[in-house]
Amino acid sequence: MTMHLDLVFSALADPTRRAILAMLLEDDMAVTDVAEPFAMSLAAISKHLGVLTGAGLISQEKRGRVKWCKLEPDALREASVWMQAFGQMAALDLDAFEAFLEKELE
Amino acid sequence: MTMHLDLVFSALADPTRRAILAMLLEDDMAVTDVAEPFAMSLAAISKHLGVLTGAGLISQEKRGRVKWCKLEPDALREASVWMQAFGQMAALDLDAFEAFLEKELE
DNA sequence: TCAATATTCAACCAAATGGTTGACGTTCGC
DNA sequence: GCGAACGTCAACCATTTGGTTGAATATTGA
Repeated sequence: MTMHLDLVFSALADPTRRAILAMLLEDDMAVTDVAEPFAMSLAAISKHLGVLTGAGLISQEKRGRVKWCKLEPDALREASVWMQAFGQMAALDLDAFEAFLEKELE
Repeated sequence: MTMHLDLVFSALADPTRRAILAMLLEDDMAVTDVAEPFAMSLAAISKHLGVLTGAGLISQEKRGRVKWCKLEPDALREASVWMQAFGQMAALDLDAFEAFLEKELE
């Protein structure tokens, strides 16, 4: 029963992956360009991008020999709802939160 | 450079730990009572509680032979700011977000 | 056609994670 | 004081994670 929320939070738990997301906030990027600022192999970055894709946080589209990476911020919405409830930030919709929790326990 | 954000997100990545937080939303609880609904050993739950404490998401106070666990929702605030920016939910304070990103990269 | 570019794959490795069990130290109630 | 309840510790185990390197697969440009 490996939830989507598991995937999103564990994807966000790595600083390299959060940095990649921050880069993609500016614009879509090719894998090679994503890797450029990091002191690690292209293969390692490719794996990180796989994790982000698996969590739905980015999408990848191959055009020619270049694979473009694009931020998918909608994937954060579910996780954001969860966190907001606990953080008591902004207006807390308890009904929505309880419905969410029940869905998670299914 | 293991950030606080790393600890919070990786703590949230486990469904058992999220369930524990949900239980603690209702009220403070003793370790034994936290463990009761789960099909795993007390020692395993004790470790999960250690992870949550390490991330600052709960606090534990020993009174007599009972150790009470208490939700600390403030720890989610930082992570919530991060997520809100990406999720474009509610009002997005870009200045605060950029300041946050810069701090993370230090 | 051929070499260079872009990306992944496969095998490997060390360290971290999530669980177990059994022994241990405290604290409580009788 | 003694047994039971509360919780952690230590050792162990299997799996996952985050990285490496080297070979393999497209695709492009000249």
